[in-house]
Amino acid sequence: MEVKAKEIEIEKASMVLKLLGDKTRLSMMKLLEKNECCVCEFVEIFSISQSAISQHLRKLRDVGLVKENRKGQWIFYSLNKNSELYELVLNILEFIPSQEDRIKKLEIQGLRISCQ
Amino acid sequence: MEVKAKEIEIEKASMVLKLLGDKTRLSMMKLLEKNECCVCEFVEIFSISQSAISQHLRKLRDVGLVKENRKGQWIFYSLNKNSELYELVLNILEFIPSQEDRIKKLEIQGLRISCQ
DNA sequence: TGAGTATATAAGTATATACTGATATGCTAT
DNA sequence: ATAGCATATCAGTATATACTTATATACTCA
Repeated sequence: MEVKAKEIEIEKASMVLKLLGDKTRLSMMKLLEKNECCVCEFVEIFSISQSAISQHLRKLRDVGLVKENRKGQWIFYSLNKNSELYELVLNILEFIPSQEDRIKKLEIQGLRISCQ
Repeated sequence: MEVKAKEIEIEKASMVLKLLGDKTRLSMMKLLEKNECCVCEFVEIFSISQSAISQHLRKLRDVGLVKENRKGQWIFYSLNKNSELYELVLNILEFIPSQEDRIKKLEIQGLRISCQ
């Protein structure tokens, strides 16, 4: 039996799609699908200013797509699995090629932040 | 067994998501999921200028999301099922509430174009 | 406490986008 | 041919967006 997707009102859906319709944010979301990342890692990965990264993350957080989790001086971002939009997001991310090589590169450079 | 979604390079994917990230275009695509529609119908439905509708359709056509089919003086648009993006689009449209009431309204007003 | 690091916000700018009105193009039918 | 309708394109405009630099805030650790 087909399971029907949970519908999302069109204003909200278009807003989310517009957010994902930016290459940087879409890559961030794909990375967050499998990893927790902090702002400085994104700065390293995307080679844009820390300010720009912060602004992208704020937009994603404002609609509840990601959540933050402070660990000491770092703030780690991850996908918000409780969002009503999570199913839609996962569906879309399935079509996006893995970005794990970018994380690997960070690890090789010794720039991966990990604090447990 | 899980069937893996066909991956789409991230530049292309973000471009498509940006296109769908507009309320008018997203509604158009949802309508086209179940109907062929011509420009003048969209003008009626969305109450924006014919020029604006035409420009939206051109953007959707330029990336191959829709195709056109001239019938006499009308040009009917429909989803391009041969697009590599079709699967992604269908996946997304599943989350969008039906817009069929807008077509019904046209029919009631006698404004639905149909030529066979 | 104060220096150093991580992140957020403010202000400004260049570009992209969605729209309008005017005009061009293409088809139909008299 | 030409009038009439459907659609596309052009030109212009107002707003949104993505970025930068500068500054503020929050935390850590000596």
